[in-house]
Amino acid sequence: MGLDSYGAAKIAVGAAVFSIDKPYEYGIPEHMRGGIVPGMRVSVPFGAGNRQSEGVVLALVENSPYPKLKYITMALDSEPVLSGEHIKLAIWMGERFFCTVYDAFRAMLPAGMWFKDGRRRAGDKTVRIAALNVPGEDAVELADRKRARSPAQAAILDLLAREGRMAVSDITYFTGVAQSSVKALEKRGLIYIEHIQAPRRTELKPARIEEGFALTGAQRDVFEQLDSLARTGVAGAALLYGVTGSGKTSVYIETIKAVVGRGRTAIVLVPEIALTPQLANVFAAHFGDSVAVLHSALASGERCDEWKRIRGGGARVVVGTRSAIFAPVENIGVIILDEEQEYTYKSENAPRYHARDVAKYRCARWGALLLLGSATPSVESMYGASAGRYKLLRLPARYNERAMPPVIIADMKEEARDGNAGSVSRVLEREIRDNMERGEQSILFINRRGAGTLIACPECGFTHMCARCSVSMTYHSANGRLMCHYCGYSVPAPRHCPKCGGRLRRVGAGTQSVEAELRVLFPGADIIRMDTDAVAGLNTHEALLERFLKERAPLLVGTQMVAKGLDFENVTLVGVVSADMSLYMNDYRAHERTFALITQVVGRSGRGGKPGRAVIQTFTPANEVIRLAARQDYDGFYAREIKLREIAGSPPMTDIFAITAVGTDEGAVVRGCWRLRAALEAYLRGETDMKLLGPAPAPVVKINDRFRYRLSLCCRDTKPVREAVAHTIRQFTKDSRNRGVSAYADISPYE
DNA sequence: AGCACGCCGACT
DNA sequence: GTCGGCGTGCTC
Repeated sequence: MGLDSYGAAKIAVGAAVFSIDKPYEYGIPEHMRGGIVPGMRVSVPFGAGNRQSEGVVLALVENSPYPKLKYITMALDSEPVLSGEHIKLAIWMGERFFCTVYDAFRAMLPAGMWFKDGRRRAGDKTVRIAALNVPGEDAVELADRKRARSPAQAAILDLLAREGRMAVSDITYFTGVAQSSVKALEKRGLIYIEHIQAPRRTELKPARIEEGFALTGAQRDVFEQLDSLARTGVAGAALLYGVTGSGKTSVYIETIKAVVGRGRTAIVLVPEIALTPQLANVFAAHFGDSVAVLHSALASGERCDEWKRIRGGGARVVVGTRSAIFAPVENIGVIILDEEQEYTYKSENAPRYHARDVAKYRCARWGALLLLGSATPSVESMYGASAGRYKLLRLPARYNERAMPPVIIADMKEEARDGNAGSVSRVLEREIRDNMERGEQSILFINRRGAGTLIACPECGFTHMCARCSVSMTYHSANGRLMCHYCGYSVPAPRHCPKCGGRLRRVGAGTQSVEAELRVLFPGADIIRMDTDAVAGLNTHEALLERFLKERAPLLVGTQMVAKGLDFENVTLVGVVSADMSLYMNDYRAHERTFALITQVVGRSGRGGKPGRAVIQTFTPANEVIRLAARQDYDGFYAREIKLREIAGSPPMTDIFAITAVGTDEGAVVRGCWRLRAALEAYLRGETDMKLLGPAPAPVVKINDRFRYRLSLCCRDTKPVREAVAHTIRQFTKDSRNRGVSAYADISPYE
């Protein structure tokens, strides 16, 4: 039976929202018969207005019993872009993660392959560069005349007169004007904008494979166990707990080599490519052209090319960030999640999936091995191992047999009592000084959740809040503005308090204030600061690290960025400036996050031949989590933490569904949230093993003028519960009393 | 969500 | 008379 005998198709329609999502049937026009197959994208009319919407063909049917069939307008692909596996996976994701099937498809293809308004999007990332169309002096003069009427345009003209050419994104960053003002100037012919190709990311530089690359005994033992799991051809899962420096990467490589040698493929996920450039290079060294790299920093055209190469069978090993879990490889033999505890594996917007769950699905499909690797496994995964769901493998020793560095806990309360109001304790200062004298390098880690130097009034306590979001705005020294990290709103940083007129000061142990303090303590020393603020333009993450490595600057100060993957043999001291920041959050993951962070940072010290040490500063030196982290005692930490979780009944003893109501009218949102609660209660009556909490304000209650309140449903993630949640949300959308309020659900969110 | 349909009050 | 406000219901 040929394809021509299929007269209709089931389609996941993009315009259909969650509450009405289902396969819609469309007729296939005569001339398209045979040319429409599952996995292709099509354009279809949808709804009363027949507005065109994109859709994905799920299946073909001979003819539809539906009396009011509409017809596919056109095919958007000449061959399927999604496989049968992807289609099944998308349907599964819809049921599992409370998203539409189309939402799931959207996450599967690289952004550059999608269409907008029926037209093809620019295949490549371009940068818009603006430049004056008139001489600089004329522009300045024009700016002066314009100042009163259109200050935004005047600011742009001033800036361009001073700087010459500038990227439009930089103009809006430095002046705070909207893009529309730049456009307006272009319309008047005062400036011109050219689109240039975004600078391509650095090519992979295959690292040199060490002579006589061979696994140690412990590594070989772990590899053999993994390989025997991989060889069964039945889906299996393992948790590889290996301390920093124990050589997990070598085990990954050996395992992948064996899998590829049997004609199968591998996916390796990393939390963030920018923080692990070495890893991709190491893989390139071992697998050459058969490695493909997929991550968001690639120009979209490049990402499409890479994706197509994978689909064509040109790559057998895919390394990438979260969405690389959807890589179009077949016959998968192993999927590896490196640093499996990282929150970046969970998507924060629809589809709200966790890469680990998708990995499990794909491993089941191909009979592949799922390998979770970590130096500080999530409590959830370790619990899974203790329950026998993962085979637990350990790599205890650092391969150079070096002991973990000794750790000094500095009591900041005592420092304060003794009159040291700064953020560097005397013991840390002394250790840094020792290191400088010996010509060894030090790294200071600033545990700053989110990224934020605030501006506050020391007199009345005023802090500047975003006008649209319920968060304080953060100070950016590069442009002298306060910016909101949630919506992008920015204002020039005021110098005086609008409430009492007092002089505003920067607060929070931000990298900048610590850096300033260090400059006073160590005048003349070369101090490199690395945070989102410092990493810009030519100062890339890599460039700063390169400088630290080559020029042997004595001190590197930074945020999360400095905690990951760095391997410098001359670093013999690391300091955690404030271990407390993330510890006392109202969040069941606060302890494990803090433990992982401190452990990671401490592991940075003494990776070469010289012995290292670490200093952890805290206001609560007796805190058990900090003491365990200082001893690098993961097992002790886990044993304690799992007991606390048992008592509290929090994950992994249960799962948590967050059901959030969102809208601009706060009262309506709260009322809607109560209605969600009532509906859930009614639906789940009789369910004994559950707890329903809320409505409570979401961690950030207002974002972009939209309020969010949420319920937490604590119970096992089972099919009937998921159906109850999905049904509740669908009913909620259909209830006219909830107009203006929308609802969504998220399983095990990280916030 | 987004659109049409339909039923009421204000205006040329 | 009819233009347009929004409440209601449906989307192959």
